[in-house]
Amino acid sequence: MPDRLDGRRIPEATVARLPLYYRALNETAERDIETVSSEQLADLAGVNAAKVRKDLSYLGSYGTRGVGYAVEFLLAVISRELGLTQDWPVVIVGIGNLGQALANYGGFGARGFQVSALVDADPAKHGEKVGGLAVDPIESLADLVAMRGIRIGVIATPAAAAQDVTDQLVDAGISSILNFAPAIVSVPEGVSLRKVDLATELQILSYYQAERKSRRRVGKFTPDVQLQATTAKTS
Amino acid sequence: MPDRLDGRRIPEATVARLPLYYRALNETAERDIETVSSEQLADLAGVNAAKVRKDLSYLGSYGTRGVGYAVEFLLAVISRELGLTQDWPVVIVGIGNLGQALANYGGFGARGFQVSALVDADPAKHGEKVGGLAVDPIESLADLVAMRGIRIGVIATPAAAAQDVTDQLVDAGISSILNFAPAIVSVPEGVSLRKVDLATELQILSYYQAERKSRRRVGKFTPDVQLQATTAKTS
DNA sequence: CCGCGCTAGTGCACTTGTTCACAAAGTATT
DNA sequence: AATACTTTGTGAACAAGTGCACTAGCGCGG
Repeated sequence: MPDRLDGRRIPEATVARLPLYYRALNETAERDIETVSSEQLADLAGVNAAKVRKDLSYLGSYGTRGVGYAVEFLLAVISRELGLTQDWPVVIVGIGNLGQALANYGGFGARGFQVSALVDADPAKHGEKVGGLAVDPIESLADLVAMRGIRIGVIATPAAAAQDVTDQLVDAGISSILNFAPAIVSVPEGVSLRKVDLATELQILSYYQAERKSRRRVGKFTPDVQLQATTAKTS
Repeated sequence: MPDRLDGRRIPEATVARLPLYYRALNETAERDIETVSSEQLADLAGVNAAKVRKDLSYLGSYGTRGVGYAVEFLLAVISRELGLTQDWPVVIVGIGNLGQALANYGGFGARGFQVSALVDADPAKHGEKVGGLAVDPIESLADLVAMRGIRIGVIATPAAAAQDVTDQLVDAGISSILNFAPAIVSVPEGVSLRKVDLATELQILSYYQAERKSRRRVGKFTPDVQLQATTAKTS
């Protein structure tokens, strides 16, 4: 008779931090350390101790008061929770600069993921080997996904192609997508989507950078005359 | 007599969405569309209309009821807010796979940023040209940053080097850092830090992917014997 | 000039996330 | 066995973010 059968819906914010703990714990394990306190873990993960404890408490009561958490045990718990006990095959779509870098990126396979297919729309690239794997035409996406049991797709195409590629991935049966293209794509219910966007990140940094220096507000903003002019209706 | 002189602290969540609006507006402007409603903008940016309106209201009252927002005008407001009216020179540290991809990445300069320096610790890479720019030794970081007025640093090194590089960037006078290395780095007060982490993103996807299939809770977790065994240190 | 239709702006209730602070529960020590 | 010390787990206060639903304001057609 388990307590709280599955009344454990882990908050999104917590899920997003589990990988941090996972990594921190791995590093700790490599140093042959047996137990960590929430405070140590917090330091390693760059958060605060209360948050660590609350986050971990969603997974269950796996700590020992007065001692801390058993590193290996907690690793097992978290990797189970994150679904890292299995290896996830991944397809990368768009083998340009970024796609190639991702395909060659070591840390990819290192943590339970494995680049299992590369596809690109450009026929010139087909057959080319990148990171030991041949580039296939995008038309074969569905077959590759089905045959290799791929569930996760990474989009590294130009922005213009992103939505189209997304649709193809979804049609092919992919249900988790990581989008590197600087474009908003939409997916049907039941498909997870996360995005990584360089330009966005830089612009956010730019905001705070600009804020630090002269951000003197003097009431309403009146745009440059130049820009004001453009506002005039053209039709 | 301006109302709310600078009582406008823009919420973080809003700042993070401004780049989305900015991009959506740019696309809209390219199609020679003069005005957008919050609803249209919401669709383009992948959020909901109420959020758009609330977000934009932090910038001021720049919409027209019954009509919408003037695209060019709003673009000017947002780009001012994001500090995109100037060009930000950027240094990339670590010219491996990812660093090279970033250096060659077009969309970089496209939106107000400009790769102005590349540095790497490996002497073999020094002098090599990547994306039309020579790779310099990391020792010259401070000089480059000072001479080229660089404020933003991008870390594309292996995890092990990340903290060290971060410290050097900070010492060199950088106050905004975008970290691609899979490591937690800490920065002093007054320095902005954002991170982009492939492994983390994939693991989050993995969680939800695993959740969709068999996530049957049956009480407390007892780790696999195998894993339990692995607990023995590998040295 | 009036009224209709449309859309921005916003107060408010609600949800989610964070942090504090303390009781509970363990270890270590004498 | 009792006391001191450490550290988890969590209730509760607080903060941030979201979304509804309504009001205010603008443009346009008659």
